This record gives sequence, C-alpha cells and structure tokens, in this order.
Amino acid sequence: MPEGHALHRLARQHTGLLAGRQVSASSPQGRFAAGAARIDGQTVRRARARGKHLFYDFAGMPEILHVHLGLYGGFVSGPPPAPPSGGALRLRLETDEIWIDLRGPTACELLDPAGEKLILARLGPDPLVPRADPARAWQRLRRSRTPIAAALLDQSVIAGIGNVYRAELLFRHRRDPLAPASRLDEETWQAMWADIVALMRAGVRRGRIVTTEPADRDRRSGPASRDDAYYVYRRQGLPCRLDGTEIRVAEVGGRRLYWCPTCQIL
DNA sequence: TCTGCATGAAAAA
DNA sequence: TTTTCCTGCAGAG
Repeated sequence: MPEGHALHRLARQHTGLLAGRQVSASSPQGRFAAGAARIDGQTVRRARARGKHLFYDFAGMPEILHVHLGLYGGFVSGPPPAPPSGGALRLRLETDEIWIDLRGPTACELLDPAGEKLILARLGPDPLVPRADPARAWQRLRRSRTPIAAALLDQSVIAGIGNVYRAELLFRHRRDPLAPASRLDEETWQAMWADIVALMRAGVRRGRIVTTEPADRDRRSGPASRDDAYYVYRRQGLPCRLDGTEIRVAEVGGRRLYWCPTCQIL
C-alpha cells in the first residue's frame, strides 16, 4: 500500500503514538538484532517521512532509524498485549500503551546523520513536504528524453509518487505517457505539480488513493470500490470513463502502466 | 489450499 | 535489464 501518502500517514501516526515515550525494541527475526538492541530503552522524538522513506529520531542518541517498506513491507499496531511474535518479525516497538510490528521491509537500519543526508540528497522534491520546490523536478524533466511515465517514477526526480499516482496523474493531464519528459512545458508541469500535491494530501486524509473525484474534506471515504477510485490504474480492457476507449497496459519504467490511448495524446 | 501478482528499489550483471 | 528481497491478498480450483 505504500506510496508517499501512506508513509506520511504512518509518520504522523507513529509520532502520535511514540513521541516522548521510551520504547522497548526487539527483532525476533534476528536480522535487525543489533539495531534493536541499540534502540531498546531509548526515547522517541518523532517519526518523519520523505518520499517513501521513514526516519525515526531518538532523544538520547545521534543515530536515526531508517525504514523503507518496499513492495512487501508493512506495519501493524495495536494495544497490549502484543500477539506472539511469529514469522519474520523484523522489528517490534513497544510502550505501555502500544505495540508496533514491522515485517518485510526493504530497509530497516540505523544511520548516522551523514547516512541520512545521503539518502535525502538523492530524493527529488516531495509533494507532501510544505514548500517543496517543484522547480527542482522541472530542471530534471525538461532535459530528460526518457518517457514521462518513467520519469515520474524516478524518486530522484519526484519523491513519493508510485505506480498508481503516476498513471492517474498522466490521465488527469491528458499526457501521452510514452512521450519524452522534455516535451512538457513549464506551465503544464506546474499544473501537474499542483494537482499531485492536492491528490496526495487527500490521500493522507483518506488513507487511500482516490483520483476520480474532488479532494473533498468532508467525504473521507470516497468511492466504495477500487474500480471507481481510479481512471485508469488496473483498468486494462475496461472502457475509459471519458470516451469509452479500452484502457491499455504496458511495461514502462519497470512497472505496469495503464492509460487511455485516445484521451492521452498531448 | 494453491498460484500469481502487487502501490518499490537496490544490487547484480 | 534482470534478480532479489520474501508479505499479503485475490482469484482459481
């Protein structure tokens, strides 16, 4: 489930649950045993998200916990008592009031501040970070001959967009996904940036991605089914919502891309 | 119960 | 460009 909105939501949630609290940490699976031992007994300052990365700061130590969920990773949390720690449980954090389990992450490691800086340095602007600078992304896009659909997934261009947001953003702006990124004009890019900021903020509020209706504050839930929540994502073979053309699918940038070949011609 | 696929990205080649 | 990480789910049987 993790595109950028999900990570920002987790950061907010985990800050609320852990900030100012001393945590017990363990790695029943063993793969993060040394790191968990270092964290054990520390007081959490806060959790932060940048793109699809999570960072946890601690009050009494300079190291930072870095988590990247990748495709499979996920958190589960709840009130005590914690369930038996079976399976590949990479990290469990516990306070008197909450347990948080992390399974299957691509990255779960302790970094020094320089290591964190290295990761942040290779991330493009994150639409969910206030005052993030879309011009940094524009400087990359305007010179890139790769398909716009591949460029949008490149985290060093924009941080936080995943396969759902890229397909939906391209549809909403009628862009041919296979056209070179450099074909965009600056005005279009600014409109796309404003749109992805609004879409992802709505995603944080709702806890899910919905691109087919306005980001209305009062309608937290949105459409009942996934099919109604998207214009093109995973709708291959179904009729386009706007003109009825069959939605297509192809591998672009290493992931499956969905688009309407008649609506998206700009 | 089994199989294939999935919202990601680094390492290997 | 391909492989690997190795979880969870939906759909088939």
